[in-house]
Amino acid sequence: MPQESNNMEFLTPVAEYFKVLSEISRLQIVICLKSGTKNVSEIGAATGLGQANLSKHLKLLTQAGILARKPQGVSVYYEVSDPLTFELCELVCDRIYQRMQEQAKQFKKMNSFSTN
Amino acid sequence: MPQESNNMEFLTPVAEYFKVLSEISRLQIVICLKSGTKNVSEIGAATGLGQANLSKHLKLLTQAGILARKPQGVSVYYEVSDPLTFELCELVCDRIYQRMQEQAKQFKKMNSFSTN
DNA sequence: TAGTCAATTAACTGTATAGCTATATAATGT
DNA sequence: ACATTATATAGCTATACAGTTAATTGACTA
Repeated sequence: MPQESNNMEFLTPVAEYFKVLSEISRLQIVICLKSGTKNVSEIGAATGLGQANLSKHLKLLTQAGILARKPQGVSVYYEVSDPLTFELCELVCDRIYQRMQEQAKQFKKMNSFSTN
Repeated sequence: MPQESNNMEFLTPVAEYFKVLSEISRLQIVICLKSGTKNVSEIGAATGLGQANLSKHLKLLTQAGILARKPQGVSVYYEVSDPLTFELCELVCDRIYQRMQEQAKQFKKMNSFSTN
């Protein structure tokens, strides 16, 4: 058993929040809900995720407060209830793009085969 | 073997970035570097993390572009190279705090023992 | 060059979890 | 009540990885 970790338990919910956003499948779900509310079948069709697996991810996202669950008759609709999610993703995407550009520039500079 | 996932490979770096921030130990490291550059021993003392474990986390954080590694003589100094990290953590913390307050309010409203 | 201290890496174990199949629950129609 | 369709859950396997101990590398010094 690991023992580590001290008086830092206030970090737990923060880490958990990031963890929910750290899976491609869940990011896919969030993205496919950007255009609006969808039920589980629609999300499944849009993402290609298996039914049971999808259900688990939806539960996690809902528990994290990222999605809202709205049963409606026989089906269940989900929507992104936390705009912060998009904001976070955008910030990270921008940063990644920025880094890739820097790397490209660096590569060009280092490239001995370049004709410049 | 799972097969899932489609044309969504552009999400991989985003998920990876969030994953790096999804561990308490790594958040601890980031926080303890908020006050400035520290070497590995100092970070170890501040966080209580084991030496080898710490080293692995530092490597991950550096590879993610969150920390910068500065060897200096016999020891190696690290610093947060990406201010976005703090920004993300603050956003998430604020949101969590907000939710906890809402829950508390909700609890008070539901509480039959309340004297109000 | 041998010795020492700092940091990294290798190898291992235990735990968490993504995705799977099969089953159960829930809402609606016959 | 029974069948049907939509979600959710249980149970399983394989993989990823945090934390551990032990060995290794690297920089400096006597």
